[in-house]
Amino acid sequence: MPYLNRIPCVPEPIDCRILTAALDLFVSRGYHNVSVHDVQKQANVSIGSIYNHFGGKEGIAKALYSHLLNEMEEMIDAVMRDHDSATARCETIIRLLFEYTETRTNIIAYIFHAKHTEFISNQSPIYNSSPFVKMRGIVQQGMETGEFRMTDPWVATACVFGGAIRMIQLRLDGVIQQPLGGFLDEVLKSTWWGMALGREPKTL
Amino acid sequence: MPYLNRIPCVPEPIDCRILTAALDLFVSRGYHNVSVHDVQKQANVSIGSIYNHFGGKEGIAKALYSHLLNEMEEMIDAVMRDHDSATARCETIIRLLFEYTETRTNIIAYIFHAKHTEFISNQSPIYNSSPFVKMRGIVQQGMETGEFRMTDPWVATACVFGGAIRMIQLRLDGVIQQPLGGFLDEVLKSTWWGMALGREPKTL
DNA sequence: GTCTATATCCAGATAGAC
DNA sequence: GTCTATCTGGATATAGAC
Repeated sequence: MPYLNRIPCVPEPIDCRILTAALDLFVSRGYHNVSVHDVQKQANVSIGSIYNHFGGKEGIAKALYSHLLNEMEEMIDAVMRDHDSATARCETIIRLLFEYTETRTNIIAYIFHAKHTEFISNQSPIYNSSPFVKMRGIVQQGMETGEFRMTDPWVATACVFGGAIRMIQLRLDGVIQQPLGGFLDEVLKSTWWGMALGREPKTL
Repeated sequence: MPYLNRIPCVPEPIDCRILTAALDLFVSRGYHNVSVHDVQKQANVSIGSIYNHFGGKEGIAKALYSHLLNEMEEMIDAVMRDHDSATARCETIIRLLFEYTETRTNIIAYIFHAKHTEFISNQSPIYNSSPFVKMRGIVQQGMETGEFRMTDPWVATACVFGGAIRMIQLRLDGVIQQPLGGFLDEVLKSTWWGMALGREPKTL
C-alpha cells in the first residue's frame, strides 16, 4: 500500500500553510504577540522549515504584505477594466471592500489594521503603495471628467473612501456589530452627496 | 549654599517625566519596540522608580491611555458647553482635532494610531470609550433636530467624522505632508453636503 | 522613594542529523 | 528540505542597599 500515507496529504504547499497560519495569528493577536513557535505549531511544520522558506519572522510578514497587496492591486485593476466612470469604479471598490471585510476578514485586517512600519524594516506607509495610489488616481479622474466637484485631491479621496474605510476599521475593531453590506447604499449616498457637483443633488 | 543643587531642578514630578518620555517613544517607535530601559534612559530616572510608580511597562501604557482619553473627553465636554447645535459642535471638534494633530501630535497619535488592545490586557476598543460615544451622540442629536438628514447612525458618524479622521491618519502616517489646517474648509464642505437635508444644498 | 545589580524567562535564530 | 535540540541576546521584573 505505497500510497496510503498520501491519502490525507492534500498537497497543500508548505509556504501556503505557513502564510495562512501566520496571517491568522498576526491578525488575531497582533504581530508582536506571536512567536515563530506559535506559527510553527499552528502550521504543523518545523521551525527549521520556516527559516528555510522565509528567513525569519519578519520575512513572513514581508511575504504576506507583498502577496496581499498584490491581490488588492489585481482587484483594483479588474475593477478598472470592467468599469469606465470614476463613480462606478469607486462604488465597486467600496462594495468589494465591504464584502471582503466579511468574507476574507483576515486579509482586510492585515491590510487596513496592521502597522507594518512597526515590524517591517524600511517599510514605507501602506497608503503610499500602488493600489492606494491607483484609488487616488480614480478620484482625480472623477474630478477631471466632471463627475465629482473639484476640490483638493486629499480631501476628495478622504471624502470618497474615508467614510467607507472608517466603517471597515470600526467593523474590524468589533465596534460595529452588523455586517457592512447593509450599510452600503447609505454610505454611497453620503459619499456622492459630499462630492456632488454644484447643480446636484436637485432631486432626491 | 544649601539651595544651589536645586537650581536646575525645576520640580517636574517624576510621574510626568516618565509618561512624557514613554509617550514620545511609544509613538515614534511603537510600543513593542520600546523597552523599559529606553523609557528609563529618556526620562532620566531609574528603572526602580518606573516599577514603583507604574508597576511595569503595561502600567505606563494604561496610565497614558486613561490620562489622554480623559483630556479628550474634557475637550469634547468643553465644546458641548460652548456650542449648542450639532453642526457647530462637530465643526469645532474637527477643527480642534486638526489643530492638535499638528501641535500635540503625540497625543493624537497615541489615541488614533495605537492598537491598545494589542498591549493593554482586557482593553475594550477605544472607539467604544466615552469621548467617542459622545461624538456619536452629537451626530444623533443632529439627526433628531433635523440639522442632518436621517440615516443609519453608523453611516452618519462615518460621514461626519470619517473623512476628517481619515485625513488625520494619513497625516500621522506621513502620507499627507501638509498641515491639516489648510484642508479644514473643504473637509467641512464635503461633510455637510454628505449630510445635507433633502432640500439642500440648493445654492452653492 | 530612588537607585544599581541581578535573576529569570522567552523569543529569535542556528547547527547539524537525517 | 525538513526536523530536533540548542544557543544567545535582550526584555521584564525583582532584590536589597541607601
